[in-house]
Amino acid sequence: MANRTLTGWLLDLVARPTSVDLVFRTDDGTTHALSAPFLPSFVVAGHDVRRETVLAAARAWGCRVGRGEGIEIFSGRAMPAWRLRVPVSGLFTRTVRMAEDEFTPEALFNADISPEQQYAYATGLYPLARANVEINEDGVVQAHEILDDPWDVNAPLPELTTATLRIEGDGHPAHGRSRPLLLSYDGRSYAFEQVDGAGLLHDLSKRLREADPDLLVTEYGDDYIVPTLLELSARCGTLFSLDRTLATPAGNRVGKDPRKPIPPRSYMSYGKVVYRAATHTAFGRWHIDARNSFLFGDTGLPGLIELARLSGIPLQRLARSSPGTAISAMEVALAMSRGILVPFKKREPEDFKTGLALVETDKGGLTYLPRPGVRGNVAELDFASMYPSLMDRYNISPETINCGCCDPGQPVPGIGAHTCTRRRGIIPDTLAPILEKRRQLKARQKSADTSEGKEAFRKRQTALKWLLVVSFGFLGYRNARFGRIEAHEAVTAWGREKLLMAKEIAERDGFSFLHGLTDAIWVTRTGATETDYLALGGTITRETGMPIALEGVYDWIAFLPSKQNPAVAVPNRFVGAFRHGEVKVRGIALRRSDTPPFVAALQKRMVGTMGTADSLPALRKLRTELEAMIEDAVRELRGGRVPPEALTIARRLSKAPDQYVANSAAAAVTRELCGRGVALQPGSKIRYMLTDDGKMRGASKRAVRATALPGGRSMGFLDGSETPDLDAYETMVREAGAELLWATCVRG
DNA sequence: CATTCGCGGGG
DNA sequence: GTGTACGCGAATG
Repeated sequence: MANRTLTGWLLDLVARPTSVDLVFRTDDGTTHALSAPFLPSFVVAGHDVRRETVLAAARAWGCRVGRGEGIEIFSGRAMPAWRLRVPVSGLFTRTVRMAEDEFTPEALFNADISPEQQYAYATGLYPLARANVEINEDGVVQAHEILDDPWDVNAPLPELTTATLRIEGDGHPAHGRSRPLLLSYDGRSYAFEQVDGAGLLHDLSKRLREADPDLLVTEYGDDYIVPTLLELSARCGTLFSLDRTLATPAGNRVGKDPRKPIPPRSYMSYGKVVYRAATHTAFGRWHIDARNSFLFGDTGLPGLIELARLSGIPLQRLARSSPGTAISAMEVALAMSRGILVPFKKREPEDFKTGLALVETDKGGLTYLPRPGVRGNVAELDFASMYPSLMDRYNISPETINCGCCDPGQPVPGIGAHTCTRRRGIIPDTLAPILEKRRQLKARQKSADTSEGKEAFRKRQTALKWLLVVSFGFLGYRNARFGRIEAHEAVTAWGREKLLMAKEIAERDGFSFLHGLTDAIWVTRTGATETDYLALGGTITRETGMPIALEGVYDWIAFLPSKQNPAVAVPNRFVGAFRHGEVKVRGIALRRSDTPPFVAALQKRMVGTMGTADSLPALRKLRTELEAMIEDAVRELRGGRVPPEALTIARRLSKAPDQYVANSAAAAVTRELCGRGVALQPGSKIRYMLTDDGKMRGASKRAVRATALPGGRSMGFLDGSETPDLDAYETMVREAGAELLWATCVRG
């Protein structure tokens, strides 16, 4: 049998001992299991690394050695380098660890990049790439040709089928009583009762084969459904697998997923603790746990595909990673394509700084304190993607900040640092095409003629937005691969400079500056029209070189007072009505995820009513109407007409159950759930209701009861006899109402 | 009053 | 295989 060529898309890559398995979808809709010989490698480099040592070590570890050069990122200069290719993929991590001891971590490069990504970067065969692949009679790839470009906004994608698997009802299945399993596809649903183990597995497997989805989306699949099914399978001896039967030249076979589950863990991300359940991936199809995937929840399949294509990270792993992993992978890929050696472990110490310099540079974004009060005819102007745009425009990167080659270079305002004017940095060169592609996707989102089309473009541009957002925080993290605190500080220094310039330009042109926050300003001028504000935006864009856009003109905006000190406002607490009635709110109860839905709903109704006021006098006239809305809500609550699920409070635990010091409601609920055998980790989410059964017993402390996650109709362990603490809820309702009512009774 | 704890952000 | 920093506000003790 001769070689043949397949045309289609690469759906997945999975490392095997001496190869990478490729899951490939041809244009006729068949999914093939192909294989490409591949061994991962890493680099040992440095002027003081001795050739004999490398050769001896490589011999001892069974590695093939290639001699070459690599570019040291900070100096930009070439240095002697040796590539060590491990004999078996599975030995990669272990060999790197031995090399760390032998050569020091500083001498290792490109050493923590997964075999799948190494293959993708070496071949251009990224996940979801469209390609021709030439295979021999054993399905081994002989040659390939990439047919598209990940930066192409219009690149064609395969038709993909989806099925969903979840437990009936809402909420974490472990936080309540047992409920049936539901498999849905092609608009139909099938329920499976969890009584007869073998029968359940048999029926479910049959339906899954019939559905044969490319993508299986579960809710709590990683954390609950799949491990429960696997335990059941082990107990009753009936095989169960999420894996798929694929076409191979030798006949169809079920590919077994060689990936081991990554154990569960809790970690800090963006100031909060996140819990990641153990991963259960599939071979031949994708399994995504919607509840264990930040990116899927926010950007869906289109967003995941967008990022998989750009970063080279296989889709199932990407689904379980943060945007930081994706942007880091893109930086790594760009560095490698330029021959730059990627540092193995972070080790750049921060430059020495005096105490004074630290105070001056460590300021972050510029924040003003608006005067509390209500103002009419106010414009908000926002710099677009300010921090990533600054990194791009001023070439801010770990290797370009305070470079040794430029004197003076491009000075950074106010912090005595400079950036390189000769060599573009890895970070700005990673960000520039993302900024450009996001602009294109946003334009397509606007011009798309169907709501489905708009939604797909929205999800894709949102995925890119996340890359841009985290790219900044990433710079400031001292252990990030391309992080350097001086670069982070240069970004905020430029940000303060630009915001200050915007303020001064506005004031020069006769506007009053009311408020400024990192990348946004609020200004007003008596009698100014939208045209005047647009002109101001044009002037600021021209004079700062940074695009600023008119977010909108508020008919009125209330800067709300601090509850701790009513004489001052809080930078990010306001309510404002744009022309056409749309209301923008920040910092009030309805924006918080731990506000009971009933309380948030009252604020939403009030805000909707306030949006009908197109002037300050009109707003003040609404006062009695708004007061009546609050009283209605209290009556509804007191009348027992509020369903309990509307009174639940959601929280994310920041620590392990036994670490709680204060006896907070959340701590009490945590104890209750642990007592019921629910495993809670830092980052686990809980939901509870304030009840009055404590009061019956005369206890002074507030009583609470756990409910199911994440709300909705299922009430977990509640049996219906519990009654909400109406006093506590009435207080919350009145305070939430008063927060907004304030805007109708003050003057600017 | 001090301390503990969790949220927001972007759109 | 992640990734800022920090202020606000509610509740506890």
